[in-house]
Amino acid sequence: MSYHFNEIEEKWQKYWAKNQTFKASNSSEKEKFYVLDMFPYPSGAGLHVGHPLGYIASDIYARYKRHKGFNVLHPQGYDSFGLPAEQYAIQTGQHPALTTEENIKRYREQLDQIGFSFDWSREVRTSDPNYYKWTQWIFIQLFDSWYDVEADKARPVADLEELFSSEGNANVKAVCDEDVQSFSAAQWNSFSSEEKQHILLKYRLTYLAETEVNWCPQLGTVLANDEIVNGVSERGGYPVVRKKMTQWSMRISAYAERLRADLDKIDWSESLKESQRNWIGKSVGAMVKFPILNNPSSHPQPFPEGREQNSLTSKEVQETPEKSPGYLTGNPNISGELLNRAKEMRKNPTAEEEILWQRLRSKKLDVKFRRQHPIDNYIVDFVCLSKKLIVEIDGEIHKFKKEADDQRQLKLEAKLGYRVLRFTNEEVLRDVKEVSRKIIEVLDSLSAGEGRGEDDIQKETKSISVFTTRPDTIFGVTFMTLAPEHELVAQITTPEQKADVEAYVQASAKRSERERMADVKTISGVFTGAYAEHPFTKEPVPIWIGDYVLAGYGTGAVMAVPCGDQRDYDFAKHFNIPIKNIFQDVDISEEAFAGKEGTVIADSDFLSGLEYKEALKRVILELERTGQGKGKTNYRLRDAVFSRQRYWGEPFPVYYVNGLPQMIAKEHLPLRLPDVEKYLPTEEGEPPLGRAKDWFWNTKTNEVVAPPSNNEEEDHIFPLELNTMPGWAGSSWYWFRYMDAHNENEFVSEDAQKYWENVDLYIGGSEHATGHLLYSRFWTKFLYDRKLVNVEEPFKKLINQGMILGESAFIKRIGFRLAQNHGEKMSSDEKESYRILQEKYEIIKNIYFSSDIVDAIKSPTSNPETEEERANATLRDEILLPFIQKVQAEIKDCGLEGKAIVPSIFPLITYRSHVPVQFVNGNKLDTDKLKIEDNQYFHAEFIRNSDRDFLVSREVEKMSKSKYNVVNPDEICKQYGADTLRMYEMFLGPLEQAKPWNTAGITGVHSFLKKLWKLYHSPSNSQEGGEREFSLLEAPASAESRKTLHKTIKKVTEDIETFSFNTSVSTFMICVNELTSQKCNSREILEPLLILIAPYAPHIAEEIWEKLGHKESISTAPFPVFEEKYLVESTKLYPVSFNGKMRFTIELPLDMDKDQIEKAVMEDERTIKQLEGRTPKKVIIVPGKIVNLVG
RNA sequence: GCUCGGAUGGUGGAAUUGGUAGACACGUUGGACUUAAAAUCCAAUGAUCAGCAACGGUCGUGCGGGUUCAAGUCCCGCUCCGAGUACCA
Repeated sequence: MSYHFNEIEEKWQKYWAKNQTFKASNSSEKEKFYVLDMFPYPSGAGLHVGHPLGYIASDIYARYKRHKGFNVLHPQGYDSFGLPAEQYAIQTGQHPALTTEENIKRYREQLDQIGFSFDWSREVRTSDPNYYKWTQWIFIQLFDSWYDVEADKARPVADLEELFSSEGNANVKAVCDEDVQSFSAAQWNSFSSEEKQHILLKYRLTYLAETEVNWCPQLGTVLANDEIVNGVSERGGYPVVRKKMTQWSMRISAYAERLRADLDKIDWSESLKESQRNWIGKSVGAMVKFPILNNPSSHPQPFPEGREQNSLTSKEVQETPEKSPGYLTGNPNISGELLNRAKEMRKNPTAEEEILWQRLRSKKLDVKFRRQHPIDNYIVDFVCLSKKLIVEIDGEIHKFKKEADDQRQLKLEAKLGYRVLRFTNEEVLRDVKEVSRKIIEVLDSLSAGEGRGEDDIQKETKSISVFTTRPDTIFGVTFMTLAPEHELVAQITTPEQKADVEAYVQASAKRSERERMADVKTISGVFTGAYAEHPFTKEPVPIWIGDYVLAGYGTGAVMAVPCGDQRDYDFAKHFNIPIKNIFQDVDISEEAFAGKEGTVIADSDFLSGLEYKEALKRVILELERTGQGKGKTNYRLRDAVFSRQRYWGEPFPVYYVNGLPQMIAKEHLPLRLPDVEKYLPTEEGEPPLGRAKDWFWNTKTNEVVAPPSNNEEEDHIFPLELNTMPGWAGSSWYWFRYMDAHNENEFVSEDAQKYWENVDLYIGGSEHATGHLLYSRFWTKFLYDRKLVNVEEPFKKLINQGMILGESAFIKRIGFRLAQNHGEKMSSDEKESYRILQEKYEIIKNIYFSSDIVDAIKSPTSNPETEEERANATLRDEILLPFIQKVQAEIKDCGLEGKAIVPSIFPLITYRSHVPVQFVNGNKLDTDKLKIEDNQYFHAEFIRNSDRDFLVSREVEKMSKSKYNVVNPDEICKQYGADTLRMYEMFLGPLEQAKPWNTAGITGVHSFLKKLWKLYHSPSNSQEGGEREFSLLEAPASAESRKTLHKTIKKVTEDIETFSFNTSVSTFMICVNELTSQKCNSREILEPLLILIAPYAPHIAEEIWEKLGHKESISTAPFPVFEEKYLVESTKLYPVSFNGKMRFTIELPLDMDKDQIEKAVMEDERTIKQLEGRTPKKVIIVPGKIVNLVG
């Protein structure tokens, strides 16, 4: 009876499915255990051998826990919204849902044949409306919440409204937008509903805001920071630019401190926690204000109280109060009416208006224009609010209403400070380019500080706020640096410096982020001519701009302390700015001193003589007392942008009334994705959902409907949100859904969640360290705050499995470079022929060279000396001469003789390209098979070294379809079986370590399983060959076998608990080898052994288990218990060392004491021989361990 | 630059609180079985020196030091590789 793994595995996979062996119950007497894998995105390429690594590890653990008597939840599902399906849809028109469905089917087949113990009855798919209904619902909960800083948790918005109406917002400490104005209860109560909604939006945990986002033009969408790698998109590697857009954001910054602090509560790897800490980026320090000097009217003012921020932007300068919200510029008394009119006018623009609008909205302008926008009592054609520029087009009617228009212009200009530009219809029609050029010209002049916009008003109270982690070094400040993008730059620059500053600002604006990162070394900057006042010494401090200061971090401005910060130091040296040393006994002549602890501050007024920590405390106290600053903790973590301009994602359950977002009620969810004809953005640049025919919300019928026609009543039909949610929306809560996957009334029932709590063991790749894992923790904490779940962390223990790398194979081609013969002129025809020839031979196409040939001929040897060098030279002539002759012949044919030459073939140009690894065995390429199976190579010629094989070169790379190095688990399963695949993947090495896939060792694991099978089938003392019958003895086992078994139980149990799966495979091998040589045939030994192996190789275990006479699956058989008594030894083989070098071993009873051991060792003839008559100076004896004689 | 990992035979990798370095497997070599191949089984296998022989000698865990009776393991100083992150004030 031999081991037919294919039959066995199919049989048991069917059995498990039919009997629902691994279905977890939500009510059980047993203790629960939740083992989770990061669910996969079902890509078109299917699984490769790297994917199952983590699944196998978690499956072993889950099966082990079942044997240990736990009620195990081990579910699986699909993260099925995502970009690839959408891009495939764009290319082919195939609906992403169909592609996704097909891919899932394939994934499922592949997963099933590996024999995982998943409870598939709980499967979730993020793209399933029954699932994303609840993603939408959670979004609504976030919208309906604000963060109370005092209670340090999220609370319902209703509570906030209550607070506002009873006491205003002065005492409300909330995490909110920075531009919130204070209002009293009476003011709040007098606000219109729309105004209230505007204000509340600034407090909600998910909110609409115009944010600068990472825009990827090629993908047509925004990307989160963690989706960008080295300045290009993670998917596709396309460039990413900064762009302002109105987007949904998640106020994750409210949770920054809790997300950081609670890392201490979870069992994750230190490196992973560290990257989360870095991402959150806490720095403790102070905000300090520096008044700007050339405006004598400025006075330091205390920081506004009563609001709390966790992040800072460049807006954190003293701002004049702005009417809230900024873009509601219409007269509030008639705002509703104006808005409706404006909306109507927007729908029916004149041809001229439309033409100009297409120009003004163009992405080339850095500013945003609004069209048909209400200002005061008027609706203006176009307005740029930030620059206070109005553009109007005078149509026919205006000619007859000149007086009224003039009055209107006067009011807008004089009273409200707008600049009004007017063009006629003809001007626009005739030359829209010229019109927009004029507008840009005016815009530019406004930005240079000559405008009459908001900037003028700000000038009155100017000061620069900086964030610093070292306020204790404030007396070392010798200059300040602003980011070139800092908004005060234009205002403070003196006329003398204006040209330089503007040139610098423009130059750095042109440099992409990437360039700026690339040359960190270059120091650049310009003096603005302005000075700020030092808060304590009151001395003037020069203000510079420099691009080493980032606009996006802190306030976009720094107080430069050259003695304490290397960048400031370098900057000061470069521009000859004085450096003041404020550290006692520290030499800063060579570089800055960044040390903290133990540093004593000197030459610093009231800080002199204080140690770092004391100085820090003292200076913050002083800053706060004088109102010139305050202690401040700053986080790098930004709010997360939550809108994507994509089709294949969750639709927001949002419609807009007068531009204000409204949530669709829970009972009408899910809001399903509409069908569209194409998956591209619209011509107007709207997201793909803009193409949906029916994408309006009818608040009467609560249905998705077609847009209202012009003559229809439209007060109950509103446009729906066109963006969709990002990929991480659905994955930020899915583990809760598994607990109660079919619940139609709740995202998870309270009972189910209380029973399963959270994930006990989570296994997945480390690439999600700062994305998925951070967002999931954020949502969990939010749900906890709102009492929707009772756990604060989603994943108790987390293990990152290392990546399995592919071993790519390369085949090589060669090429020649032509050269022009000096002194010979070519006609243009000849030049063309030359170019064609050059192109042809730069790479010699379709001819491939064995890797050993390329190595041999790659470099020339002028005087071949060794045998090898001579052989190479011969080979070189043999291979290269025909090609050179061919090229020369062609030069002749083209009539280029004498003009173009093959100058030198060295260094030989070689090219390599990936070749599919399935045609490669070791380094040998099966060229015949390649030719037949890959069209690309059908006419290719493969040149090999005489009778040798055609060789490729190999290199370890990430496994990917484009690198042709993907190894498919299906083939392994077919050839060796799933049990072998499972054990081999574990045997490769430590789980968390990255390792290249190499099938070389798989036969070892496979033959182990065959040996295991034989162990149960070969009768003891049987000498006969051929088919063996199954037989076991019921008689007691030998002491030796018991020892082997219990040794194995001990080791394997420890290994599973510590996730050292690779060593337990070795342990099994040792065990089976030992039992085989012991000819063990006893049920007492072999039955427990089977349970030990079952988590690793479940199919073979089930099969033999059944043969042993069991009717039930092995999956819940109790795990064998280790018993010390079988391992107790009476003797120990002592290693005996001389001066620490092991010389021989001696077997002695374990109960011997030190003296007895010493006596026995000293009497041994080998000891006498080693000592050669000397007496050891010292004898070290550790009973049970070692003997060491020191001479 | 910073943070976190890592470096052990021809290869993947073992090695408890410091206590016989190289488990287990691959590969290689030799042998058995076979008409042959596959499969299976047996033996050898860190390097090196010596030898008729062996419980022979020496050197060996990236490099240089140190602590210790004893160091792959602990300490100090480096080198290289990998991952993450980056003018973060």
